[in-house]
Amino acid sequence: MKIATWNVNSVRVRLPHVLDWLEQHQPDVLCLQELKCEASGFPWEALQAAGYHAYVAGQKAYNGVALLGRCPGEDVGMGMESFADTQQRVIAATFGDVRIVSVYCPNGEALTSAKYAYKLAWFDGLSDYLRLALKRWPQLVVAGDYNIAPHDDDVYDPKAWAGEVLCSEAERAKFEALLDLGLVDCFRSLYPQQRDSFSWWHYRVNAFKRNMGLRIDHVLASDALKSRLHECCIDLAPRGLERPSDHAPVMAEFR
DNA sequence: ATGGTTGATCGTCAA
Repeated sequence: MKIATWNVNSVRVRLPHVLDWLEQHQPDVLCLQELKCEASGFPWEALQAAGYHAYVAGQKAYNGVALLGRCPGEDVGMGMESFADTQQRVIAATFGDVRIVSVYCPNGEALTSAKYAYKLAWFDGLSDYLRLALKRWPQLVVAGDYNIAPHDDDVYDPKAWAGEVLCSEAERAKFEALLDLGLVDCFRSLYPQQRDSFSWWHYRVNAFKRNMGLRIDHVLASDALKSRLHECCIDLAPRGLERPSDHAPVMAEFR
């Protein structure tokens, strides 16, 4: 079972990239983030024609998450009971024997911002949500844009980014707290020494060409799925296309 | 210190 995640930064602008990528890689489930449209503006027909069932939590202009499945998803849930939120950042569904959650975690903007306090509180809500989800669905995958680089090895210039948003100790502690629930970072568990592998690069200053990136998009799998984890890779190709998302897709395969 | 890039929307906000 191939499960992928991709922050597309507008699903309508990126639709051609998404369709090409689905055809090339044939994931069983693709988690999308930053749709930047309401459900009424979502490209339902094109994705259905590509062979995917879509489940969408959208809103006007900002945020928005979706799940695309080769097979229908069941028990679809939007948002988190543990955290009242006007922003659409979470959607979950069961595909076969695996519960899959697509998450778009808050960016935080800067440590002094009110959005940073919201981010930290939001992660506490996510922990509570996932603790309950793991009890109900031991085979759980949580994939998305976490807006956290868990370790200095996930940052192109750790000294420059030290203490900055996406890399601060408080944010990293929130990420660790997720792992402590019984989740594993698929990429890092397979490649514990890997450096210079990133999933996001700024649009500015030719950051992608210079590989000035951060690894902030992650596929987390529950301990019950860990033994089935076979591969996890970041596909750099879409980031090099014309008019790309600023994020690359990350895909994990379970057998 | 400033500005640089993109998307939604149409003067800014968000990333």
